Amino acid sequence: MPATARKKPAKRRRSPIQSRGQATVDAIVEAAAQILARKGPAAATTNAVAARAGVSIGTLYQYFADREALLQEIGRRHVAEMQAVLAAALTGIDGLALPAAVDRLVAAIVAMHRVAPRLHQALHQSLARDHLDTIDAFEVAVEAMVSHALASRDELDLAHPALTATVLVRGLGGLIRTTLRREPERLDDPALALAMRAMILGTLGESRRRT
Amino acid sequence: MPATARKKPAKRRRSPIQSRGQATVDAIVEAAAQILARKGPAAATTNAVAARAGVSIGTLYQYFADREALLQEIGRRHVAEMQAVLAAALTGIDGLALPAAVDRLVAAIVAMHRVAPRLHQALHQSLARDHLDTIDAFEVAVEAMVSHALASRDELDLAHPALTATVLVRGLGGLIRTTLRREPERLDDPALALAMRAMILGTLGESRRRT
DNA sequence: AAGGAAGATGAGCCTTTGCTCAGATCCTCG
DNA sequence: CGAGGATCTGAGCAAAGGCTCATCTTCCTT
Repeated sequence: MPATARKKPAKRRRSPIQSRGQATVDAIVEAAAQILARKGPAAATTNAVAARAGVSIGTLYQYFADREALLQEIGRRHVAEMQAVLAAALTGIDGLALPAAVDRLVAAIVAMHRVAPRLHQALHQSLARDHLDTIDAFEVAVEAMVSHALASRDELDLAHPALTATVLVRGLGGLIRTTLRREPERLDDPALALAMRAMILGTLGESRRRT
Repeated sequence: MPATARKKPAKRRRSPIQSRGQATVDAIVEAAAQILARKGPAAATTNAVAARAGVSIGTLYQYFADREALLQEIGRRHVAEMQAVLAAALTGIDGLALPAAVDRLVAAIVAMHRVAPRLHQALHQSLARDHLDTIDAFEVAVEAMVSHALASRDELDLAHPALTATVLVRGLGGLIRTTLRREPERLDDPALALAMRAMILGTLGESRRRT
């Protein structure tokens, strides 16, 4: 053992201290995200990522304990971005009347899923079961947010706001994800937006306390 | 080269002729499906599958050109089973009044997704992009079926039956898949069934020709 | 019952890929 | 300027997994 006793690097990750290091980390994460989105999880080998990022594999492993850790970091950043987009698309929605608010909601959810659909899908495919938590947590948060928004509108008079929120968020999410995978261009179709609007309004109407 | 000139085995798959061979193929497919469902795509190595099926790897490769071909076969069988379950759960639905028909539809879609959810998910993860066609085709067929069913009910007076069918099928599918992954036990919750019912009825109501 | 086709075997080749390590290079700061 | 930490390098190890092939066994046919 050397004189300078290293503390056991339980996670052998070094946090970048100089700005150069930070740039390297960013380059690695970005390269990985690109490969993941364009060629899928299988193509995102550590060597390929390092090559694309323009660094050596050794450097990659200086900052990430293993491949999984890298994927997790990508997941974290991706969720943060989705969150930001969603929040931006929803600002001021409380002040709007119901129809306008619904339109805004539709646009927001679509925008959120548009952030990086291929990457989103690739992450779902490649993250080990135990590490989907980051993404799951975000989805739960979205449901909670919508639930709260629904509950605060007395006009809706919902019997079970949380349940309705769950149905709407998961339903719309699935609809958008499926469409994005099979007919991506269709997401621009105004008719689809109208149909989603109808689904939301209809569901809300049918979920009132006294039908 | 031997005297008996082999025709080039472009796809080196041998179709079983004796019943023994058929049994072997079934054992292999079943073993693979089990591993896929229980431990995920990564664990479904060809060697592991052969071991679980109780045959040697050589035998596996006698019937399947490569790993992908095996996965495709599993996909084919799985889709066939879902189709059968769905058809069974929908028999006689045309004769029912709307509310009852909707309940039946909800039950049918849930039943269909229950067939082998883990396997379903694993297939989506492991099938190469080019080979999701089998699954996609089935989903398209389901949408067409529902679309037709909706259009044939004059009482609904839908403006765009196909569009409404798409929204409903993809929406419900996403809802069920998400729930199955995150809170599987909740699929038995009657409240959720009611919420789905509300979503369907509401969406139908809001999608009429003249609102 | 004999020949040949169908079926089965499994050691091991070969490629891929995650990851390590011994050192080279770059920065910062006294 | 020079020491020492931060950063980077890349050949290559070891494990894993897809797949082949030479050979053996079982079954059908006549």
